[in-house]
Amino acid sequence: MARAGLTTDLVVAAAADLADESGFDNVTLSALARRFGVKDASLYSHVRSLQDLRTRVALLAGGELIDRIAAAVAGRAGMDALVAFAGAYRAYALEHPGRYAATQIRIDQALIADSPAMRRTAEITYGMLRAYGLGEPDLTDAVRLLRSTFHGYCALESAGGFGADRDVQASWDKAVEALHLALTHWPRETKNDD
Amino acid sequence: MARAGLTTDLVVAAAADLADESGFDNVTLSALARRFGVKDASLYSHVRSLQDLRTRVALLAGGELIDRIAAAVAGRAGMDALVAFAGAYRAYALEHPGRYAATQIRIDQALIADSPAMRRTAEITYGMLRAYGLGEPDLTDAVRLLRSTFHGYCALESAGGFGADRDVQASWDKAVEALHLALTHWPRETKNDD
DNA sequence: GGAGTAGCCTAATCATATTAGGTACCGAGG
DNA sequence: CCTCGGTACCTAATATGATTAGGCTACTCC
Repeated sequence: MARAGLTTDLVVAAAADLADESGFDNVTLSALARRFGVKDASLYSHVRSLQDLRTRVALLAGGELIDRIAAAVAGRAGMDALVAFAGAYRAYALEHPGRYAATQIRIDQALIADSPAMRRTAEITYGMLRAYGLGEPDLTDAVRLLRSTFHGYCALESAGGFGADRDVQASWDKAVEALHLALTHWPRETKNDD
Repeated sequence: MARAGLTTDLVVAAAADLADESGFDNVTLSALARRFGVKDASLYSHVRSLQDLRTRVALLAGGELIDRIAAAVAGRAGMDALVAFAGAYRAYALEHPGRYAATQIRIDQALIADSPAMRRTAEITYGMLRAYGLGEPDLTDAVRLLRSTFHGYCALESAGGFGADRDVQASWDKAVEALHLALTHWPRETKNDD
């Protein structure tokens, strides 16, 4: 019986593909084993547990996502950068629903902290906001607003939460524009705004 | 052996409580049966399936959420209403994480359509936005922006997604303020904005 | 070419969902 | 009071999936 030649990376990649095809919740060790023509138990040589597998997929997806965003944002600033950031974010979420869903799971904070993807994400996000001239704590508030809106929009959209006729892309563009506006006229901590 | 005296409503309510305590994903028929001191199979007299149970919890939570929001928004307008809406939304999400998580699941569109909660939610949301004087399609875009931000923020917050020191309530207040600002200076469809 | 290890397997256990069919308790009508 | 029907709950069985323990075998390296 020829071996499947599995490695941890292969298994995680296959799990990510499976997630995109069948939904992150349907990523099961059995399904994965079936896909490789292997027994369930064999996968335990490569991942510690289902939990471990999911965490690995989440980290993979997080890395891919920020790479896409970084590429899109490179060389841009201001609203240009914001639009590119938003576009790359949503495109990834729509192209890879399973991988994107993986990024939403609760992960051990320690694991996140030393993941390079996380650092990179913070760098790029704060870098993009530099053009708006915000200082702390407004900067953190703004980052939270952006993350929330992007994430919320993509989550609702891929859950079929937007029932109205209105074109979803058009609403997205408008939302990004509105966020740019909010960032431009940000209500600063110090009372003398503008 | 005394009967537990179950009904569908009791089972669903218990499932909602269980969700808040242990997480929506840990709502299992076995756990629920255990809580009632009953066998798993017995629950099938009251709910059709696990799927059915989850849908019922989702509808329950959706109804509770919009009731809270309606009460908070009543008699307010403009930014006042927006702040009240946002506050009630987030309070519910934080007080009832399991129920709130339930509202995020994919539900048969038909079921949603004729749920009174859904109609009520639309009414109240659009009503709240009336003060901003938006017309379609801006109104729909604005509703999508609000829903996305509120949902995204609560989802990230309860997933422990906000690592920075900055007070989470303060960021929320600022986000709501920023949204108010965006709504006030909304980039309208017609080109002559402002 | 022999030893070691990595990759895969069998077998077993446990939790959970779900179905089929049985039993017992409840209140209503005779 | 007693029986009758339905409802609430049960037992039993099947299936899927996670997980562990322990074994076999085919490459790899010396």
